[in-house]
Amino acid sequence: MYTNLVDINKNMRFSTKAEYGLKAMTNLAQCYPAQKTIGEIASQENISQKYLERLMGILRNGEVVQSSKGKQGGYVLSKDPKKIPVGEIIELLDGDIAPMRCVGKFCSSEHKCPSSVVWNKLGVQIKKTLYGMKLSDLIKN
Amino acid sequence: MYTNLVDINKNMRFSTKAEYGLKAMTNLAQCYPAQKTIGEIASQENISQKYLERLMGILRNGEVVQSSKGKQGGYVLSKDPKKIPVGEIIELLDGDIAPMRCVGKFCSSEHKCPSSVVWNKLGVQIKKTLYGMKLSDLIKN
DNA sequence: TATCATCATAGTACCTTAGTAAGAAGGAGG
DNA sequence: CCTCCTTCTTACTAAGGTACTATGATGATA
Repeated sequence: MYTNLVDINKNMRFSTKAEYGLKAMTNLAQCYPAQKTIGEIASQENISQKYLERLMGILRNGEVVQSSKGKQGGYVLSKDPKKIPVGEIIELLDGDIAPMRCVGKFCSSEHKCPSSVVWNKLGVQIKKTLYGMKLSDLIKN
Repeated sequence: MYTNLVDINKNMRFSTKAEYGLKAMTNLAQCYPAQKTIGEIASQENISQKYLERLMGILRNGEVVQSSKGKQGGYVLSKDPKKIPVGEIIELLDGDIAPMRCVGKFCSSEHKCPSSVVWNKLGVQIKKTLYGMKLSDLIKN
């Protein structure tokens, strides 16, 4: 009864973009400041190379990695892993973190619905958690 | 450049199920312990009545509301709003809160990927926040 | 100029969301 | 008993997003 509506939930999850991107970034962090090709990262992290190419493009636009083309090309982190917050990577790939749209006539700035309190409080908590963690916190050694 | 992949983000959001359900629950909390019909709630909160019927069914199965059929029928909260955590309502409607699937060979229990630290830490934070808020915290007076 | 890497667009199958449509089930009042 | 009025349930649908694949352009190095 009604279970089909809830059985497989995909809400309040990050996409594989965030997952793959974070894996690629931690992989690069482990060899920082050396560079690596997408092919190497993809096979080590078991990610589709073609898909990862697109994700790395986003991260490059976001200036957390730098690329060089051609033979001997590849990717490097553009900063020390200690200075790259996990939240920055995730927001680049998954967009702004906001747990509810909260638009429309019952959630405008004039008339706040009671539940908007929940979404605002939660949004702050999530960002605090994700920006408090740095890439360097995710690698061993 | 790649922007179409990120422009409109729907990840890390709750669905309208959670939004509507929470609105309906706060609406019921405001008249607790009196009852109300779905029709009243739907028009006051500007939600499709037919859709809300389904959502209320889920909440009834989750035993946060009680219903009575027939003429003079309607819905009541099954507990005092002080005793109903916001997280319970949201998990009933949106399913278990877990920010990443983390399955597959790189995220099994034997071989934890570095980024699983992020998802676990975040999941704990989100639950703590949502279960710390009660329905009674969302209503004025 | 051949090779090897990044960079970019287009297209696809599958799935979820957010509903609508149609009606069955059941209690209250006449 | 009958008819309202409510809840309850299943089935269906359009729109849109995810997670890719396919195909190739661009550009640096040897």
